[in-house]
Amino acid sequence: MSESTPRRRDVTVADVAREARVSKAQAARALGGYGAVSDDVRERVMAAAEHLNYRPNELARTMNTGKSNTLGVVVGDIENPHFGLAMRGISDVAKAAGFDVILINTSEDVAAEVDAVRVLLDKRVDGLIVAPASRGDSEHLGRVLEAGRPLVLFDRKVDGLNVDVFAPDMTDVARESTEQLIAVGHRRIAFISTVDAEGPYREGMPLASSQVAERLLGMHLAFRHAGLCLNRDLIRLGAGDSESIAAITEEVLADGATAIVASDGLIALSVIETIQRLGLSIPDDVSFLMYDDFAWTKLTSPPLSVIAQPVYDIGAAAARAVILRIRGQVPRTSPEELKAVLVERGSIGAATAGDRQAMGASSAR
Amino acid sequence: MSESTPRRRDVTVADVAREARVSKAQAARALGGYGAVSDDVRERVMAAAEHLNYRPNELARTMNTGKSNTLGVVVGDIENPHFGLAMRGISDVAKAAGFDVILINTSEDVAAEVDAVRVLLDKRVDGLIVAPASRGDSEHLGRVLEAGRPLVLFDRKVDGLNVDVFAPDMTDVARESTEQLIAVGHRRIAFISTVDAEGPYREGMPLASSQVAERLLGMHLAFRHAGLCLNRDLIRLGAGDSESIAAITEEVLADGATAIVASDGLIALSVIETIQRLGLSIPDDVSFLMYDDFAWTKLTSPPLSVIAQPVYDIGAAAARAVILRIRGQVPRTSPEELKAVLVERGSIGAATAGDRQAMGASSAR
DNA sequence: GTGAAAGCGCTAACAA
DNA sequence: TTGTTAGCGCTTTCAC
Repeated sequence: MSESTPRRRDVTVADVAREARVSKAQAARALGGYGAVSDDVRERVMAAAEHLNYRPNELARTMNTGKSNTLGVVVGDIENPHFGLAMRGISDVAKAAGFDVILINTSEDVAAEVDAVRVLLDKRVDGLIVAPASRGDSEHLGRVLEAGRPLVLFDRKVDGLNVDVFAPDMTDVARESTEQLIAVGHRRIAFISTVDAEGPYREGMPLASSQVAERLLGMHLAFRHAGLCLNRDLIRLGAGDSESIAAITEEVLADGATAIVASDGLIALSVIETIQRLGLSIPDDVSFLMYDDFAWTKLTSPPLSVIAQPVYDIGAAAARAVILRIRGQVPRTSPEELKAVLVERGSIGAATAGDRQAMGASSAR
Repeated sequence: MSESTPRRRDVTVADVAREARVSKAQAARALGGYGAVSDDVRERVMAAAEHLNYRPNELARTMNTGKSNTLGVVVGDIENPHFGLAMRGISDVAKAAGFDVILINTSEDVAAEVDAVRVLLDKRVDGLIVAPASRGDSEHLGRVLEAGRPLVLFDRKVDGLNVDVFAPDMTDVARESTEQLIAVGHRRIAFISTVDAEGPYREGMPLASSQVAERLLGMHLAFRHAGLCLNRDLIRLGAGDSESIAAITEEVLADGATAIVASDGLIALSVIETIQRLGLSIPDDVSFLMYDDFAWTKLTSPPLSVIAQPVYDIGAAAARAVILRIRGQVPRTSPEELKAVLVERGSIGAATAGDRQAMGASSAR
């Protein structure tokens, strides 16, 4: 079919119009499916378009209409299957509604996120779905709203921004799971997260991630409800590479932690490696709980207890909402469906008060 | 409810020019940094731009220049950390070279891939990096070339397309690892892959994934070199969901397989679950080897032996190449750096000839 | 229904 | 150096 149009300048409406012997305007109307066009003209135009292998220039189209039929997504870490799954939720909904989706990864870097939002806005996406890297930085997101483009957030909240957020509230599930740990005797529960913070942990300190803030709040509530006191030395933020995580793990164990909660999959990997390396056993010597339900958590011995979020649904809901907004409707936000749950699998056991408390000789500060 | 934002018309070069009391052309030159502009004019223009909060319309710019300063990436499964990591390689290189990156996920669906390529082309990306879903379908990729846009492939090859491909040759490493399995006594080695094929496996049959074809070729070579015959009943393609993978695993075990090779992480998960469920132990009862080196493979007991690819480097190399092509240079393809290696960790043991051999098998000398 | 012509916001010839 | 004038490919008045 393609022999007569080798490397020529792209075929334009004008070319099609000429071939169909109609005006440029009529050809454009037929091609774009928007004005009033007689059947006869439409047929001739379509035939000509087919014959010339015409492809509309979406850029020109977008320039005129301001609409690109495209959703922009910004996430911090596409390597994390968590976001991969959310992305599929978004894509599926978008595709069904006739939207394309383009994604930019920011490596959890705020500057990169600012850039990403700018790029997407520049490309005139019709709406933006963002998993914000920091709850504090909202200026660039505010600009999206100013530009009149719909924006929804997922996975995390941002302060002072009046937009829909699709993320389960983690307070309840954090509280429940902490209560369960307390119920089987744990009093010294460590929490390890990559989220950065200024200085050591204090209750209520500002945290970049709203999810982490909620998780900690839940822990506090559980302890308080049990009339106990959460030991803040065991809350360790700013964990970085696997070495620092390993070091932190050793420290909290030496510090008498009988249970460790890992804030994400990466943390979990290093924590478990360290526990194994120290010759300790889960859950006999130490109990373990992690956020996010990855497939591999079923493979270890014992299989790992996790806190699972409906990630696919979160993505799908976010996409549905932004599409509604694009269409000028207001989504009835029903985030009550998006609930995180504790999945008990076998890494939580009774606290072994005696043993390690004593042997924790190694590196207590 | 977001107070509907003022539909304020974007500020344009014309606005800036007026404010700076220069011609539109001069303002554009100063803003775009391209013509000859006096310091005085430049300053006034910049000040005006700042004052009016001018933001260039990249779409209009792209329409004129044909350049968007953007790389398009198409992958089949962003949920797979394999691609996530490659994506980071691409992003890092692109960012360093001043390119934006936008990604479209296809869920390994050829139709979606065709769409994705069209969308990206429509958005006038300067170059395309694709991990093709099928080695057979190349028409849409051919169109990229026809459109005069640089294209490079990674992870997999495509037939009849003259472009750079960044993927390690898997033949050697497949052969080596098979030889190792043979060396410790394995004769009945199963290979399980999601890749679809028509009917049961025959040597040399057309396969959608060039990687899988190479892996099988390597296995064949190893067997042949050892004077043995690979049992094609144990090569199982078209594995789908976890149930079908579990069923296949049971079948090959019943058929006397003493070692199982999983073609990707998803397969691996189900295979190991099944092995555990059957009460068999790795590597005592059955040896295990998988493609791709995920972090969790170190966590199981025993840790898993894997075939690792330099995924980040592959992505980075692909990005470098496409950027060179965009600049009109010809990348010196040196894919020799991109080598996959066998990482022995503990899931490969001597074949236990006795037990299960009894129930299955015949054939082969 | 149809067509001429005026944009969208920018870059690029071409003079001056 | 500057300004004028065309475009890029499409949509959109506004007459006929």
